Amino acid sequence: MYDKERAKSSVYFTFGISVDCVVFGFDGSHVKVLVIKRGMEPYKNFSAIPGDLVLEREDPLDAIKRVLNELTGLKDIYLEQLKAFAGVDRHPLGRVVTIAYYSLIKIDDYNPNPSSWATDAKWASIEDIDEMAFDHFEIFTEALTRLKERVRLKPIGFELLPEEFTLAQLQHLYEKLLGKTFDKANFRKKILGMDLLFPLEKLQKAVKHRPARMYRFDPSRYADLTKRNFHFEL
Amino acid sequence: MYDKERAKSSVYFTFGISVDCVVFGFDGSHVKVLVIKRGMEPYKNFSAIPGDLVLEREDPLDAIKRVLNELTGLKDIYLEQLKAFAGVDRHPLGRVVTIAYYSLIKIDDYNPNPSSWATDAKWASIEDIDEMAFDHFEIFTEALTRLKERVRLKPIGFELLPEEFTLAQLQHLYEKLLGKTFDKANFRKKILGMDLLFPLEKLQKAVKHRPARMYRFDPSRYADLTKRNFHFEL
DNA sequence: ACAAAAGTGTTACACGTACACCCATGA
DNA sequence: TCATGGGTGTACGTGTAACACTTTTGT
Repeated sequence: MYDKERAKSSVYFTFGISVDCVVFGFDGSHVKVLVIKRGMEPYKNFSAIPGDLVLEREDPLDAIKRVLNELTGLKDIYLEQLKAFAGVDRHPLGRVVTIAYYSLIKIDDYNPNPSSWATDAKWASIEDIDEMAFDHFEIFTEALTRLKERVRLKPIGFELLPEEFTLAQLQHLYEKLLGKTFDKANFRKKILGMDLLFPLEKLQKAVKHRPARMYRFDPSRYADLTKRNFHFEL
Repeated sequence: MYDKERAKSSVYFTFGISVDCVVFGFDGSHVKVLVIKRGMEPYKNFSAIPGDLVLEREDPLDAIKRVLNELTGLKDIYLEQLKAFAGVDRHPLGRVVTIAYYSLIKIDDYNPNPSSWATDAKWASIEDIDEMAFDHFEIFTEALTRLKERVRLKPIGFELLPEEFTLAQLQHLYEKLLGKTFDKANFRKKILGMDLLFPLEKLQKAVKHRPARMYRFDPSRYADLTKRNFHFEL
Protein backbone atom coordinates (compact mmCIF):
# COMPACT_ATOMS: atom_id res chain seq x y z
CA MET A 1 0.00 0.00 0.00
CA TYR A 2 2.84 2.33 0.68
CA ASP A 3 3.79 1.86 -2.94
CA LYS A 4 1.20 4.43 -3.82
CA GLU A 5 3.31 7.01 -2.10
CA ARG A 6 5.72 6.96 -4.94
CA ALA A 7 3.11 8.40 -7.23
CA LYS A 8 2.19 11.19 -4.87
CA SER A 9 3.69 14.58 -4.34
CA SER A 10 6.67 14.87 -2.08
CA VAL A 11 4.60 16.79 0.44
CA TYR A 12 3.31 13.45 1.59
CA PHE A 13 6.80 12.21 2.10
CA THR A 14 7.76 15.03 4.35
CA PHE A 15 4.71 14.38 6.40
CA GLY A 16 2.10 11.72 5.70
CA ILE A 17 -0.75 10.12 7.59
CA SER A 18 -1.50 6.52 6.89
CA VAL A 19 -3.83 3.94 8.32
CA ASP A 20 -2.98 0.27 8.75
CA CYS A 21 -5.24 -2.49 9.92
CA VAL A 22 -4.45 -5.82 11.52
CA VAL A 23 -7.29 -8.04 10.35
CA PHE A 24 -7.92 -11.12 12.47
CA GLY A 25 -9.82 -14.24 11.51
CA PHE A 26 -10.38 -17.73 12.90
CA ASP A 27 -10.61 -20.86 10.76
CA GLY A 28 -11.75 -23.21 13.51
CA SER A 29 -8.24 -24.29 14.40
CA HIS A 30 -5.99 -21.27 14.19
CA VAL A 31 -6.16 -17.53 14.72
CA LYS A 32 -5.21 -15.89 11.44
CA VAL A 33 -4.05 -12.50 10.25
CA LEU A 34 -4.51 -11.00 6.84
CA VAL A 35 -1.14 -10.14 5.30
CA ILE A 36 -0.25 -8.75 1.93
CA LYS A 37 2.92 -9.27 -0.04
CA ARG A 38 4.74 -6.09 -1.04
CA GLY A 39 5.53 -5.90 -4.72
CA MET A 40 7.94 -2.98 -4.61
CA GLU A 41 10.86 -1.53 -2.76
CA PRO A 42 11.31 -0.76 0.02
CA TYR A 43 10.80 -4.10 1.68
CA LYS A 44 9.97 -5.80 -1.61
CA ASN A 45 8.55 -9.31 -1.08
CA PHE A 46 8.11 -8.71 2.62
CA SER A 47 4.80 -9.36 4.30
CA ALA A 48 2.93 -6.28 5.41
CA ILE A 49 -0.27 -5.17 7.04
CA PRO A 50 -2.88 -3.71 4.69
CA GLY A 51 -3.20 0.06 4.77
CA ASP A 52 -3.08 3.24 2.77
CA LEU A 53 -2.37 6.93 2.97
CA VAL A 54 -5.10 9.16 4.33
CA LEU A 55 -6.32 11.80 1.93
CA GLU A 56 -5.98 15.45 2.73
CA ARG A 57 -9.54 15.92 3.87
CA GLU A 58 -10.35 12.38 4.88
CA ASP A 59 -11.13 11.09 8.33
CA PRO A 60 -8.80 8.20 9.23
CA LEU A 61 -11.75 6.07 10.23
CA ASP A 62 -13.27 6.56 6.80
CA ALA A 63 -9.91 5.85 5.24
CA ILE A 64 -9.48 2.53 6.98
CA LYS A 65 -13.04 1.51 6.15
CA ARG A 66 -12.28 2.35 2.55
CA VAL A 67 -9.14 0.21 2.59
CA LEU A 68 -10.93 -2.73 4.15
CA ASN A 69 -13.81 -2.46 1.76
CA GLU A 70 -11.52 -2.32 -1.24
CA LEU A 71 -9.59 -5.30 0.02
CA THR A 72 -12.35 -7.60 1.22
CA GLY A 73 -15.55 -6.18 -0.20
CA LEU A 74 -17.00 -6.13 3.31
CA LYS A 75 -18.75 -3.36 5.21
CA ASP A 76 -19.66 -2.93 8.86
CA ILE A 77 -16.63 -4.78 10.11
CA TYR A 78 -15.74 -4.76 13.79
CA LEU A 79 -13.04 -2.16 14.00
CA GLU A 80 -11.12 -0.52 16.81
CA GLN A 81 -8.21 1.86 16.89
CA LEU A 82 -5.06 0.40 18.40
CA LYS A 83 -2.73 3.39 18.64
CA ALA A 84 -0.56 5.63 16.54
CA PHE A 85 2.95 4.76 15.40
CA ALA A 86 4.83 7.91 14.67
CA GLY A 87 8.55 7.46 15.12
CA VAL A 88 10.70 9.73 12.99
CA ASP A 89 12.41 7.11 10.85
CA ARG A 90 9.86 4.35 10.56
CA HIS A 91 9.51 4.89 6.83
CA PRO A 92 12.64 5.14 4.71
CA LEU A 93 11.07 7.56 2.26
CA GLY A 94 9.95 10.20 4.72
CA ARG A 95 8.04 10.75 7.89
CA VAL A 96 4.72 8.97 8.12
CA VAL A 97 2.36 8.90 11.06
CA THR A 98 0.45 5.65 11.01
CA ILE A 99 -2.77 5.17 12.87
CA ALA A 100 -3.14 1.45 13.45
CA TYR A 101 -6.46 -0.33 13.79
CA TYR A 102 -7.41 -3.92 14.29
CA SER A 103 -10.51 -5.62 13.09
CA LEU A 104 -12.25 -8.94 13.51
CA ILE A 105 -13.95 -10.65 10.63
CA LYS A 106 -15.77 -13.87 10.02
CA ILE A 107 -13.29 -15.79 7.93
CA ASP A 108 -15.96 -17.32 5.73
CA ASP A 109 -16.93 -13.83 4.60
CA TYR A 110 -13.60 -13.33 2.89
CA ASN A 111 -11.57 -15.74 0.85
CA PRO A 112 -8.53 -14.01 -0.60
CA ASN A 113 -9.09 -14.24 -4.31
CA PRO A 114 -5.74 -14.00 -6.08
CA SER A 115 -7.25 -12.76 -9.31
CA SER A 116 -9.61 -10.18 -7.90
CA TRP A 117 -7.14 -7.68 -6.64
CA ALA A 118 -3.71 -6.38 -7.44
CA THR A 119 -2.28 -6.96 -4.01
CA ASP A 120 -2.18 -10.60 -3.14
CA ALA A 121 -3.49 -10.99 0.33
CA LYS A 122 -3.62 -14.17 2.31
CA TRP A 123 -4.41 -15.52 5.74
CA ALA A 124 -1.42 -16.43 7.88
CA SER A 125 -1.51 -18.19 11.24
CA ILE A 126 -0.40 -15.85 14.00
CA GLU A 127 2.27 -18.30 15.13
CA ASP A 128 3.91 -18.17 11.70
CA ILE A 129 4.41 -14.43 11.59
CA ASP A 130 8.02 -13.54 12.16
CA GLU A 131 9.20 -10.59 10.16
CA MET A 132 7.36 -7.91 8.28
CA ALA A 133 7.99 -4.70 6.38
CA PHE A 134 8.63 -1.45 8.28
CA ASP A 135 7.56 -1.73 11.92
CA HIS A 136 4.58 -3.84 10.98
CA PHE A 137 5.66 -6.73 13.14
CA GLU A 138 5.53 -4.47 16.15
CA ILE A 139 2.08 -3.26 15.13
CA PHE A 140 0.92 -6.83 14.71
CA THR A 141 2.31 -7.83 18.09
CA GLU A 142 0.65 -4.97 19.89
CA ALA A 143 -2.63 -5.63 18.14
CA LEU A 144 -2.54 -9.25 19.21
CA THR A 145 -1.77 -8.30 22.79
CA ARG A 146 -4.66 -5.88 22.79
CA LEU A 147 -7.00 -8.42 21.29
CA LYS A 148 -6.12 -10.95 23.97
CA GLU A 149 -6.89 -8.42 26.67
CA ARG A 150 -10.12 -7.22 25.11
CA VAL A 151 -11.54 -10.61 24.34
CA ARG A 152 -11.55 -11.47 28.03
CA LEU A 153 -13.57 -8.43 29.02
CA LYS A 154 -15.82 -7.73 26.07
CA PRO A 155 -17.98 -10.15 24.11
CA ILE A 156 -16.18 -9.60 20.83
CA GLY A 157 -15.01 -13.14 20.19
CA PHE A 158 -18.22 -13.79 18.30
CA GLU A 159 -17.05 -11.40 15.59
CA LEU A 160 -14.55 -14.09 14.58
CA LEU A 161 -17.15 -16.86 14.32
CA PRO A 162 -20.00 -17.43 11.88
CA GLU A 163 -23.35 -15.92 12.88
CA GLU A 164 -24.38 -19.38 14.04
CA PHE A 165 -21.85 -21.46 15.90
CA THR A 166 -21.48 -24.29 18.37
CA LEU A 167 -20.17 -24.00 21.89
CA ALA A 168 -17.22 -26.19 20.95
CA GLN A 169 -16.22 -23.70 18.26
CA LEU A 170 -16.45 -20.86 20.75
CA GLN A 171 -14.44 -22.74 23.33
CA HIS A 172 -11.80 -23.58 20.75
CA LEU A 173 -11.51 -19.94 19.76
CA TYR A 174 -10.99 -18.79 23.32
CA GLU A 175 -8.48 -21.53 23.92
CA LYS A 176 -6.39 -20.47 20.94
CA LEU A 177 -6.71 -16.80 21.75
CA LEU A 178 -5.92 -17.01 25.45
CA GLY A 179 -3.49 -19.88 25.16
CA LYS A 180 -5.07 -22.15 27.73
CA THR A 181 -7.60 -24.93 27.85
CA PHE A 182 -11.03 -24.95 29.42
CA ASP A 183 -13.01 -27.78 30.88
CA LYS A 184 -15.90 -28.43 28.53
CA ALA A 185 -18.61 -28.66 31.16
CA ASN A 186 -17.42 -25.61 33.07
CA PHE A 187 -17.01 -23.52 29.95
CA ARG A 188 -20.60 -24.21 28.89
CA LYS A 189 -21.98 -23.47 32.32
CA LYS A 190 -20.15 -20.17 32.50
CA ILE A 191 -20.93 -18.92 29.02
CA LEU A 192 -24.57 -20.07 28.99
CA GLY A 193 -25.03 -18.67 32.46
CA MET A 194 -24.31 -15.21 31.09
CA ASP A 195 -27.49 -15.42 29.04
CA LEU A 196 -25.83 -13.86 26.03
CA LEU A 197 -26.33 -16.70 23.60
CA PHE A 198 -29.58 -17.49 21.89
CA PRO A 199 -30.02 -21.25 21.38
CA LEU A 200 -31.32 -22.20 17.95
CA GLU A 201 -33.33 -25.24 16.97
CA LYS A 202 -30.79 -25.88 14.27
CA LEU A 203 -28.21 -28.57 14.77
CA GLN A 204 -24.81 -29.20 13.26
CA LYS A 205 -24.92 -31.28 10.09
CA ALA A 206 -22.80 -33.88 8.36
CA VAL A 207 -20.63 -34.68 11.33
CA LYS A 208 -19.88 -38.27 12.16
CA HIS A 209 -20.87 -37.87 15.78
CA ARG A 210 -23.72 -36.41 17.77
CA PRO A 211 -24.54 -33.04 16.18
CA ALA A 212 -24.13 -29.97 18.37
CA ARG A 213 -26.69 -27.27 18.90
CA MET A 214 -26.06 -23.95 17.17
CA TYR A 215 -26.12 -20.65 19.03
CA ARG A 216 -26.28 -17.02 18.09
CA PHE A 217 -24.84 -14.08 20.03
CA ASP A 218 -27.58 -11.68 21.09
CA PRO A 219 -26.22 -8.11 21.14
CA SER A 220 -29.47 -6.60 22.42
CA ARG A 221 -29.36 -8.96 25.37
CA TYR A 222 -25.84 -7.79 26.07
CA ALA A 223 -26.91 -4.16 25.88
CA ASP A 224 -29.65 -4.85 28.40
CA LEU A 225 -27.34 -6.60 30.79
CA THR A 226 -24.75 -3.85 30.53
CA LYS A 227 -27.33 -1.37 31.77
CA ARG A 228 -27.95 -3.64 34.74
CA ASN A 229 -24.28 -3.40 35.56
CA PHE A 230 -23.26 -6.73 34.11
CA HIS A 231 -19.63 -7.16 33.15
CA PHE A 232 -18.56 -9.82 30.70
CA GLU A 233 -15.50 -11.71 31.81
CA LEU A 234 -13.98 -14.95 30.80
CA MET B 1 -0.21 24.89 23.97
CA TYR B 2 -1.86 25.27 20.62
CA ASP B 3 -1.17 29.00 20.95
CA LYS B 4 2.33 28.32 19.79
CA GLU B 5 0.98 27.33 16.43
CA ARG B 6 0.29 30.94 15.64
CA ALA B 7 3.95 31.67 15.63
CA LYS B 8 4.78 28.82 13.33
CA SER B 9 4.76 28.57 9.60
CA SER B 10 1.50 27.75 7.90
CA VAL B 11 2.83 24.37 6.84
CA TYR B 12 2.02 23.20 10.34
CA PHE B 13 -1.54 24.36 9.98
CA THR B 14 -2.13 22.40 6.87
CA PHE B 15 -0.80 19.36 8.62
CA GLY B 16 0.49 19.23 12.18
CA ILE B 17 1.25 16.52 14.71
CA SER B 18 0.64 17.32 18.31
CA VAL B 19 0.82 15.40 21.54
CA ASP B 20 -1.59 15.88 24.44
CA CYS B 21 -1.44 14.25 27.83
CA VAL B 22 -4.16 13.61 30.36
CA VAL B 23 -2.31 13.76 33.67
CA PHE B 24 -4.01 12.01 36.58
CA GLY B 25 -3.36 12.49 40.27
CA PHE B 26 -4.98 11.47 43.55
CA ASP B 27 -5.15 13.70 46.60
CA GLY B 28 -6.41 11.08 49.03
CA SER B 29 -10.05 11.89 48.43
CA HIS B 30 -10.51 12.61 44.75
CA VAL B 31 -9.04 11.58 41.43
CA LYS B 32 -7.71 14.70 39.75
CA VAL B 33 -6.70 15.80 36.28
CA LEU B 34 -4.24 18.47 35.37
CA VAL B 35 -5.90 21.15 33.23
CA ILE B 36 -4.55 24.34 31.84
CA LYS B 37 -6.45 27.51 31.08
CA ARG B 38 -6.17 28.76 27.52
CA GLY B 39 -5.14 32.38 27.25
CA MET B 40 -5.89 32.91 23.57
CA GLU B 41 -8.40 32.25 20.86
CA PRO B 42 -9.64 29.85 19.78
CA TYR B 43 -11.37 28.57 22.91
CA LYS B 44 -9.98 31.41 25.00
CA ASN B 45 -10.53 30.81 28.73
CA PHE B 46 -11.54 27.21 28.14
CA SER B 47 -9.89 24.42 30.04
CA ALA B 48 -7.59 22.23 28.01
CA ILE B 49 -5.28 19.28 28.26
CA PRO B 50 -1.56 20.11 28.24
CA GLY B 51 0.22 19.37 25.00
CA ASP B 52 2.32 20.78 22.22
CA LEU B 53 3.21 20.42 18.59
CA VAL B 54 5.74 17.77 17.67
CA LEU B 55 8.87 19.06 16.00
CA GLU B 56 9.76 17.99 12.51
CA ARG B 57 12.32 15.42 13.57
CA GLU B 58 11.04 14.65 17.03
CA ASP B 59 9.62 11.39 18.29
CA PRO B 60 6.16 11.95 19.80
CA LEU B 61 7.20 10.10 22.94
CA ASP B 62 10.09 12.49 23.38
CA ALA B 63 7.79 15.37 22.66
CA ILE B 64 5.30 14.44 25.34
CA LYS B 65 8.08 13.84 27.86
CA ARG B 66 9.40 17.28 27.02
CA VAL B 67 5.98 18.83 27.58
CA LEU B 68 5.51 17.08 30.88
CA ASN B 69 8.95 17.99 32.06
CA GLU B 70 8.48 21.64 31.13
CA LEU B 71 5.16 21.69 32.89
CA THR B 72 5.89 19.77 36.07
CA GLY B 73 9.65 19.53 36.29
CA LEU B 74 9.31 15.77 36.62
CA LYS B 75 11.03 12.95 34.77
CA ASP B 76 10.34 9.23 34.52
CA ILE B 77 6.62 9.63 34.79
CA TYR B 78 4.31 6.68 34.15
CA LEU B 79 3.14 7.27 30.61
CA GLU B 80 1.08 5.34 28.12
CA GLN B 81 -0.29 6.17 24.72
CA LEU B 82 -4.08 6.34 24.58
CA LYS B 83 -4.78 6.69 20.87
CA ALA B 84 -4.67 9.19 18.05
CA PHE B 85 -7.32 11.79 17.39
CA ALA B 86 -7.21 12.81 13.79
CA GLY B 87 -10.58 14.03 12.57
CA VAL B 88 -10.39 16.52 9.72
CA ASP B 89 -11.93 19.51 11.47
CA ARG B 90 -10.93 19.07 15.09
CA HIS B 91 -8.82 22.20 15.01
CA PRO B 92 -10.30 25.42 13.58
CA LEU B 93 -6.98 26.61 12.22
CA GLY B 94 -6.04 23.58 10.18
CA ARG B 95 -5.65 19.85 10.29
CA VAL B 96 -3.84 18.49 13.34
CA VAL B 97 -3.27 14.87 14.21
CA THR B 98 -3.07 14.56 17.96
CA ILE B 99 -1.49 11.60 19.68
CA ALA B 100 -3.01 11.44 23.12
CA TYR B 101 -1.26 9.97 26.15
CA TYR B 102 -2.21 9.62 29.75
CA SER B 103 0.09 9.62 32.70
CA LEU B 104 -0.10 8.96 36.40
CA ILE B 105 1.81 11.07 38.87
CA LYS B 106 2.18 11.27 42.60
CA ILE B 107 0.31 14.45 43.38
CA ASP B 108 2.78 15.50 46.06
CA ASP B 109 5.48 15.64 43.41
CA TYR B 110 3.78 18.49 41.64
CA ASN B 111 2.02 21.49 43.08
CA PRO B 112 0.94 23.83 40.32
CA ASN B 113 2.87 26.97 41.06
CA PRO B 114 1.05 29.91 39.50
CA SER B 115 4.14 32.06 39.30
CA SER B 116 6.53 29.46 37.93
CA TRP B 117 5.06 29.03 34.49
CA ALA B 118 3.24 31.01 31.89
CA THR B 119 0.36 28.60 31.51
CA ASP B 120 -1.62 28.34 34.66
CA ALA B 121 -2.22 24.71 35.35
CA LYS B 122 -4.32 23.33 38.12
CA TRP B 123 -5.72 20.10 39.47
CA ALA B 124 -9.42 19.55 38.84
CA SER B 125 -11.53 16.72 40.24
CA ILE B 126 -12.62 14.41 37.47
CA GLU B 127 -16.27 14.85 38.45
CA ASP B 128 -16.04 18.58 37.84
CA ILE B 129 -14.84 18.40 34.27
CA ASP B 130 -17.61 19.28 31.87
CA GLU B 131 -16.46 21.19 28.84
CA MET B 132 -13.03 21.72 27.35
CA ALA B 133 -11.38 23.26 24.32
CA PHE B 134 -11.40 21.39 21.00
CA ASP B 135 -12.24 17.71 21.47
CA HIS B 136 -10.31 17.60 24.72
CA PHE B 137 -13.33 16.51 26.70
CA GLU B 138 -13.58 13.43 24.52
CA ILE B 139 -9.89 12.76 24.99
CA PHE B 140 -10.25 13.12 28.73
CA THR B 141 -13.25 10.80 28.81
CA GLU B 142 -11.51 8.11 26.83
CA ALA B 143 -8.40 8.39 28.95
CA LEU B 144 -10.46 7.96 32.10
CA THR B 145 -12.24 4.93 30.68
CA ARG B 146 -8.92 3.39 29.75
CA LEU B 147 -7.44 4.11 33.15
CA LYS B 148 -10.38 2.42 34.86
CA GLU B 149 -9.87 -0.67 32.73
CA ARG B 150 -6.12 -0.77 33.16
CA VAL B 151 -6.06 -0.24 36.87
CA ARG B 152 -8.03 -3.44 37.39
CA LEU B 153 -5.57 -5.57 35.44
CA LYS B 154 -2.20 -3.95 36.00
CA PRO B 155 -0.64 -2.79 39.25
CA ILE B 156 -0.44 0.83 38.20
CA GLY B 157 -2.56 2.37 40.92
CA PHE B 158 0.57 2.81 43.01
CA GLU B 159 1.80 5.41 40.54
CA LEU B 160 -0.86 7.71 41.95
CA LEU B 161 0.18 7.24 45.57
CA PRO B 162 3.29 8.33 47.50
CA GLU B 163 6.15 5.82 47.51
CA GLU B 164 5.04 4.79 50.99
CA PHE B 165 1.36 4.48 51.64
CA THR B 166 -1.19 2.77 53.87
CA LEU B 167 -3.64 0.14 52.78
CA ALA B 168 -6.49 2.50 53.55
CA GLN B 169 -5.10 5.00 51.06
CA LEU B 170 -4.82 2.30 48.44
CA GLN B 171 -8.33 1.07 49.09
CA HIS B 172 -9.66 4.60 48.89
CA LEU B 173 -7.95 5.12 45.56
CA TYR B 174 -9.46 2.00 44.04
CA GLU B 175 -12.86 2.86 45.39
CA LYS B 176 -12.80 6.28 43.75
CA LEU B 177 -11.38 4.94 40.53
CA LEU B 178 -13.70 1.97 40.14
CA GLY B 179 -16.71 3.63 41.70
CA LYS B 180 -17.49 0.94 44.25
CA THR B 181 -16.67 0.15 47.84
CA PHE B 182 -14.58 -2.70 49.22
CA ASP B 183 -14.81 -4.47 52.52
CA LYS B 184 -11.74 -3.46 54.50
CA ALA B 185 -10.78 -6.94 55.69
CA ASN B 186 -11.32 -8.55 52.30
CA PHE B 187 -9.45 -5.84 50.44
CA ARG B 188 -6.40 -6.31 52.67
CA LYS B 189 -6.45 -10.05 52.34
CA LYS B 190 -6.65 -9.87 48.59
CA ILE B 191 -3.99 -7.26 48.05
CA LEU B 192 -1.56 -8.62 50.63
CA GLY B 193 -2.13 -12.14 49.34
CA MET B 194 -0.68 -11.05 46.02
CA ASP B 195 2.66 -10.51 47.69
CA LEU B 196 3.29 -7.29 45.79
CA LEU B 197 3.57 -4.96 48.74
CA PHE B 198 6.58 -4.66 50.96
CA PRO B 199 5.59 -3.91 54.55
CA LEU B 200 7.73 -1.25 56.22
CA GLU B 201 8.51 -0.79 59.86
CA LYS B 202 7.41 2.78 59.55
CA LEU B 203 4.00 3.76 60.85
CA GLN B 204 1.70 6.63 60.10
CA LYS B 205 2.29 9.69 62.26
CA ALA B 206 0.28 12.49 63.81
CA VAL B 207 -3.06 10.84 63.36
CA LYS B 208 -5.53 10.86 66.19
CA HIS B 209 -6.13 7.13 66.02
CA ARG B 210 -4.08 3.97 65.80
CA PRO B 211 -1.35 4.62 63.25
CA ALA B 212 -1.40 2.46 60.12
CA ARG B 213 1.52 0.52 58.74
CA MET B 214 3.14 1.90 55.61
CA TYR B 215 3.74 -0.24 52.52
CA ARG B 216 5.78 0.06 49.39
CA PHE B 217 5.00 -1.47 46.00
CA ASP B 218 7.73 -3.89 44.92
CA PRO B 219 8.10 -3.83 41.11
CA SER B 220 10.77 -6.55 41.09
CA ARG B 221 8.42 -8.84 42.96
CA TYR B 222 5.79 -8.15 40.35
CA ALA B 223 8.24 -8.91 37.54
CA ASP B 224 9.05 -12.23 39.17
CA LEU B 225 5.42 -13.18 39.58
CA THR B 226 4.62 -12.21 36.01
CA LYS B 227 7.16 -14.72 34.79
CA ARG B 228 5.41 -17.36 36.89
CA ASN B 229 2.21 -16.56 35.02
CA PHE B 230 0.66 -14.41 37.71
CA HIS B 231 -2.00 -11.97 36.60
CA PHE B 232 -2.89 -8.98 38.71
CA GLU B 233 -6.59 -8.43 39.02
CA LEU B 234 -8.72 -6.46 41.38
C1' DA C 1 -21.28 -52.49 18.04
C1' DC C 2 -17.93 -48.93 18.07
C1' DA C 3 -15.77 -44.36 17.80
C1' DA C 4 -16.20 -39.64 18.64
C1' DA C 5 -17.81 -35.72 20.27
C1' DA C 6 -22.13 -33.57 22.54
C1' DG C 7 -23.97 -32.63 26.70
C1' DT C 8 -24.97 -33.20 32.03
C1' DG C 9 -24.45 -34.16 37.11
C1' DT C 10 -21.77 -34.51 41.32
C1' DT C 11 -18.40 -33.36 44.58
C1' DA C 12 -14.57 -31.05 46.74
C1' DC C 13 -12.41 -27.01 47.42
C1' DA C 14 -11.05 -22.19 46.97
C1' DC C 15 -12.39 -17.83 47.26
C1' DG C 16 -15.39 -13.77 47.99
C1' DT C 17 -18.71 -11.70 51.24
C1' DA C 18 -20.37 -10.18 55.46
C1' DC C 19 -19.77 -9.00 59.87
C1' DA C 20 -18.10 -9.06 64.49
C1' DC C 21 -14.58 -7.97 67.30
C1' DC C 22 -10.11 -6.29 69.26
C1' DC C 23 -6.17 -2.77 69.15
C1' DA C 24 -3.58 1.61 69.38
C1' DT C 25 -3.56 6.44 69.51
C1' DG C 26 -4.92 11.53 70.54
C1' DA C 27 -7.79 14.40 72.96
C1' DT D 1 -12.42 6.96 78.78
C1' DC D 2 -14.21 8.07 74.49
C1' DA D 3 -13.98 8.51 69.51
C1' DT D 4 -11.70 7.07 65.45
C1' DG D 5 -9.89 4.33 62.27
C1' DG D 6 -6.37 0.24 62.06
C1' DG D 7 -6.24 -4.55 61.89
C1' DT D 8 -7.90 -9.66 62.28
C1' DG D 9 -10.83 -14.03 62.73
C1' DT D 10 -14.65 -16.70 61.49
C1' DA D 11 -18.63 -18.54 59.35
C1' DC D 12 -21.27 -18.85 55.28
C1' DG D 13 -22.41 -19.06 50.44
C1' DT D 14 -21.17 -18.82 45.69
C1' DG D 15 -18.44 -20.17 41.94
C1' DT D 16 -14.64 -22.79 39.91
C1' DA D 17 -12.12 -27.15 39.03
C1' DA D 18 -11.98 -31.91 38.18
C1' DC D 19 -13.96 -35.82 36.55
C1' DA D 20 -17.24 -39.39 35.61
C1' DC D 21 -21.05 -40.42 33.15
C1' DT D 22 -24.96 -40.50 29.58
C1' DT D 23 -26.56 -39.31 24.79
C1' DT D 24 -26.67 -39.09 19.83
C1' DT D 25 -24.91 -39.49 15.48
C1' DG D 26 -22.12 -41.93 11.36
C1' DT D 27 -19.81 -45.99 9.88
